[in-house]
Amino acid sequence: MAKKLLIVESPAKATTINRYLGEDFEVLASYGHIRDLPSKDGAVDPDNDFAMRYELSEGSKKHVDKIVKAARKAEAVYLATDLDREGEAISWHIYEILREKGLTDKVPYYRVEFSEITPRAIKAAIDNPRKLSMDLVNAQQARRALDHLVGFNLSPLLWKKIKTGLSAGRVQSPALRMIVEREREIEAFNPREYWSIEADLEKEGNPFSAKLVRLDGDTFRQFDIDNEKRAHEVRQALLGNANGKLVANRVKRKERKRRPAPPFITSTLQQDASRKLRFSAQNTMRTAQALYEGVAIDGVNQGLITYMRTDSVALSNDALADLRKQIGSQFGDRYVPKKPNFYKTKSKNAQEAHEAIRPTSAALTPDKVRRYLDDRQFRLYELIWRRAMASQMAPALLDTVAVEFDCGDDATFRANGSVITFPGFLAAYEVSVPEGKQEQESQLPDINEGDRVQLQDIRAGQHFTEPPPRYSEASLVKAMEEYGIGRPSTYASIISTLLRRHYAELDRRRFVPTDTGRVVERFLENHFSHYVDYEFTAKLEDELDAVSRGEAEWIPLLREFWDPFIKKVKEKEETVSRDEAKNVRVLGKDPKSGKDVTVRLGRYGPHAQIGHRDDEDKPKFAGLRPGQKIDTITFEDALELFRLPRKLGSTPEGEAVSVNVGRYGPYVRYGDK
DNA sequence: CAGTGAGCGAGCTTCCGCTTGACTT
Repeated sequence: MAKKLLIVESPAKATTINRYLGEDFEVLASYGHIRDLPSKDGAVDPDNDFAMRYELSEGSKKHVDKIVKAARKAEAVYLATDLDREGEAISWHIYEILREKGLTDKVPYYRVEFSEITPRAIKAAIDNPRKLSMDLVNAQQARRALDHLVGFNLSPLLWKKIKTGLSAGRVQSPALRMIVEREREIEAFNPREYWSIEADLEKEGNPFSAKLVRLDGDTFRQFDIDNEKRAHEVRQALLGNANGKLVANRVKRKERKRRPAPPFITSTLQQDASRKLRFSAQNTMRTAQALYEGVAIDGVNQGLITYMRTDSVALSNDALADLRKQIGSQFGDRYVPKKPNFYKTKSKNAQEAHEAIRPTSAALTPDKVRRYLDDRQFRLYELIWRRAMASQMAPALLDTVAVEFDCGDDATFRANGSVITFPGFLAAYEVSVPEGKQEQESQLPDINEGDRVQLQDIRAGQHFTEPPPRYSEASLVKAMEEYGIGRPSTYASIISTLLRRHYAELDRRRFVPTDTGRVVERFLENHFSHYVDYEFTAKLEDELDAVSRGEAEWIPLLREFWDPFIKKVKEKEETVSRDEAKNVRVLGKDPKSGKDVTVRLGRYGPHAQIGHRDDEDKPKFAGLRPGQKIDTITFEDALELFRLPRKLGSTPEGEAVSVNVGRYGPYVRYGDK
């Protein structure tokens, strides 16, 4: 009996949908893209209208074979890949392969789309099929071709001018740039001194503190006191004015609402898992994948979360009802808002092919599934479950109070406090404090206008402004998402590319650019600024959108990019010397030989050099020590490197003994050992 | 481990975005 064939991208999704559709359907997975450009030059031919030579992807053959076989006997074929640009292209590739085999004439082909996996949504999709959108497919092809052309023309230029094996690309290069630019900011940063003044107060045995907010009749600003002497004077004057007591002159009370955050998408999940669980982006994705694919619960395999690679904060109506029901029964009706909370997707270039990340069933509380999960899975599931629950709960209510204490006529202290009167969503989910900010609102004793409080002391605290922090995996993903660089499925792999190329290293979970990374970044920024610009992807996305709406053609779009791009590549190949590309720094003249002392990036890493390779004598070399950087090493430190190798003496047999520093640290050698 | 860095120059490297692989014994 002939069946209808329905094709999706993910096998876990195929299993679920198969259950919903029953006997009439066979549901197969493509396992993502099935054809791609090979990793070779010439896969895109700019001289022939950017003709693209696709090849079956490694490992796709068995999946394609299965699809072909099923298509031969199917009575209809439904292409149900994701509803975004990439998904449309996958459907088209499947169609093309089946067309080449002569399988598209006999039975109808339908393109169907749904953004939530529920029986209702899938049935509705099947009842309302559409045609393949070649405009959307062509937008994808333009994206694909451009990425290939950028990567496979810039990378070889780097091999020629800097070092073999390096890489550049539309996405990895701006990401590298963020890391390098941040490091430069940190190096250029001059800390500024400032002082804070705080009063330690007490009311009926309850201590609290208040900050100085007004001094000399004016708002007290961060840098108003910038030295110890002045801080001391101010403190003495205030102590004198107060005389051991302060009076609460003004008390302002306010009720504040605090709203929950939207449910997770890929980027926010990676950020929160990094902050709260200290998971790497890769670890988070691997663990989420396991939760998505499901675990055996009482003998039945069950997916625990929805799809984890998504850029949409939207929840299906079924999910909203499910969460609200669970919130009501677990926390009580007060915690269920009158209407569901709605969130807007704010990330640039979002394609919203999937729902937000949420538990497939809110009733599966973390406690209930704990014994089926390993520790990492449990902690990630709990995070996802709590965040999704919280996103549909009522706001938290806080009573805030601000009390001002005048100290003499010209100065004022202020104490802030807040009390949670109704926890709302906080009952399910703790909000983490963003980087660099400190939460300092605490509880205050009950204070009313006119109350006198004891002054214990006034403290002057010295502070220095701090440079911006280096990027963590979490903050880098956040920044990439803000610029629209990279996609949910690639954030984690971009990070591993930067590490694999040794463009950056992780030091205490923060990215530090290497010399290689800095040299590559500088080369690209100096000579290809347009293509590594943060705005490049954003502009490209606008143009691709126009293509997908049928308002622009993809080939002219590529032509407009390609002609100036390849011209620039050719030009730079001629005009930029290797020395310039490698960022050779001349530090000074060697006092002994009078030759130039330089630092540069060599084949085996950064090194210092006396003399030039065109000199009659071979130049002398010395590798930089760990921690020394091409951009920052001083002349003196570089000369110091040449004090080794040093002869210590000779062995009784007359062999020379010397000491040197090699790749693996200092060592002593004698003779040829 | 190996303690280099020129020169000769073959053959190699490289993009982004979708999705999970698992042979035998």
